[in-house]
Amino acid sequence: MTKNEIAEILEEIGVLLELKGENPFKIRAYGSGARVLESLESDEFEQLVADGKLDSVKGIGAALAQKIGELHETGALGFYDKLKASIAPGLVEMLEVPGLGAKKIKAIHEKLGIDTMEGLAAACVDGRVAELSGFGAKSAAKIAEGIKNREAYGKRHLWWLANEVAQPIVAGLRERPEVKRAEAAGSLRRGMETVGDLDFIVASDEPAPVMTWFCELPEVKEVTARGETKSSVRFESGLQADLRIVPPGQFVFALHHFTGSKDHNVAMRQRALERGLSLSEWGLVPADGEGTAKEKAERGESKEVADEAGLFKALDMTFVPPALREGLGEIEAAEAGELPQLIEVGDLRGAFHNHTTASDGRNTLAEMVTAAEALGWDYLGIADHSKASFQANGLDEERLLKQVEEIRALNESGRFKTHVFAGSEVDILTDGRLDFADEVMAQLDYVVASVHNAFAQDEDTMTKRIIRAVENPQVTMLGHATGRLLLRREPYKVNLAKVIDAAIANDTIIELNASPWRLDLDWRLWRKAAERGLLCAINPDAHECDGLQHVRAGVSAARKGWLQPKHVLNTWTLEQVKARFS
DNA sequence: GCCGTTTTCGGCCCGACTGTTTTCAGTCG
Repeated sequence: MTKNEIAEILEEIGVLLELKGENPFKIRAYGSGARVLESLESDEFEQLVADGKLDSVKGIGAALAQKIGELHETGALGFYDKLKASIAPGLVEMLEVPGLGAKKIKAIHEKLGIDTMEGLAAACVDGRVAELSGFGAKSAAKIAEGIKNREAYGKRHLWWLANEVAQPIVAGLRERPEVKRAEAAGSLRRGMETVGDLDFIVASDEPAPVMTWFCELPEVKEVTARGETKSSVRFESGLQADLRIVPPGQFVFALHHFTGSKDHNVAMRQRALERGLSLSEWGLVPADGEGTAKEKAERGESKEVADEAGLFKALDMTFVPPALREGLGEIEAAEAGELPQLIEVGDLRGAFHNHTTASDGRNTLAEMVTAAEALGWDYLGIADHSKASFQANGLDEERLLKQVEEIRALNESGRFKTHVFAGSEVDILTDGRLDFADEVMAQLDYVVASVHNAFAQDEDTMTKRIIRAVENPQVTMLGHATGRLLLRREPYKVNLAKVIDAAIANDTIIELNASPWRLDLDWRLWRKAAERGLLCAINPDAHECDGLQHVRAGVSAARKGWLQPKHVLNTWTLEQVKARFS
């Protein structure tokens, strides 16, 4: 069993233990164990298992190491099977209903004997739920509504689309006279590829009108909670948004707290406690003394900080960019002053892997170059599909070579400041051969090799297929390494550790496909791969002019992968890229 | 279940809001 499959099971065990009413810290241990596992590279993981040293990894102790080992070796775990058999799947499903947690589900199950969603819906209607102690008519109605909408409510949302909703709201908040500062926090601010909901943090001494403005936004479908300092609303799309309004002096602490991640916050609080301080959204206050953190903050006992850099400094750390706050070593690096200077959108001088109307793009070559020039880019790579992608109107040799001529002529015409590289997104055929002969590809500036069919191949076949392409000297870079479509399609089965090894050995680039639906190769793999010498290209995979903007999503993911400008081909100068491609 | 150089036991981050309660448990982040 692979490490990611094992991580999923650990995650599930955590959920099942929750429904059993287990110790919350034990539950957390399974969840964080799963995340630690996901962050390990496959070969590193294999080595640790082989050496019996899994428990040397922080967050994995003897018990988890034993269970992981068993799953890895046998593909099964008695403890997990028994646990799973003891809990009806309907109870697990109920956790998706807003307002229902483990304790309430347990009560519903034990007192009413209900273990399916249908049974629960019926009991909400006929009044049985409302009669339970701790429940009432309102809870029953809320649960019934939640069941009806659980598909829309439960799902996550693409970072890109959530950001498009969030930014106008931040701008609107900042325009209000009562608002001193406003930011979107949460996983959106950390740049996670998908987000569950939006979190807005506002500094104001006069919260009431701001709260009213927010709850009455035209796109709000439902106000699910409304208090003096916090409200929650739900939009038509099912996306939920929280607004928290705090006094200006507490803004930085609230922003940090609600940016998370949970793992990062836990580590930060522990760090504060080691210094005799208590960190919360209210402030950084002495751990001892009378009252709650909130009361201490209100008495003015909190350290004062102007911005998040000041907060980190108070804990003897350098500023940790939100992208890195995942509890994956950023605390230690910030303490040692060893955080990387992360890549920024402004570092990009161009991008590769873009399409035109010659294959399945919506804009012509000239229109795409115009758009690139408007972005101030020094170069733009065109890589239309090859003939095997007939569904995408892929180019055959004749059309390809004609396009190359067209590009060369455009460069010579001096019409654009932006230089155009002539490339192709060449299909990797099912056996790893490429869709064009070497002598055809040799006439191009560069080649992106991508898999577009036979996704169902077994891992070994797919891995060999991709490695064969990566080893081809004509291949400049590997396109969307796993073929995943976020929230829509699972990645195909491939041993990425072996692919990364082959790419490093053959000096082949792997792209970070910046399409918000792909973000592939995943950010979790980049840190170690780049440290080992893998070069990245942030490729928008644009199918229209606006698509070039997707590099922003790519940079956001690259930052989460600790990438610096030097790790990314598109930060190179035109001359450097030309030299690389020659 | 994890962790640790004041600890191998006893901690483990902290607060807002809701709905059901008459002081708080559950949920959520």
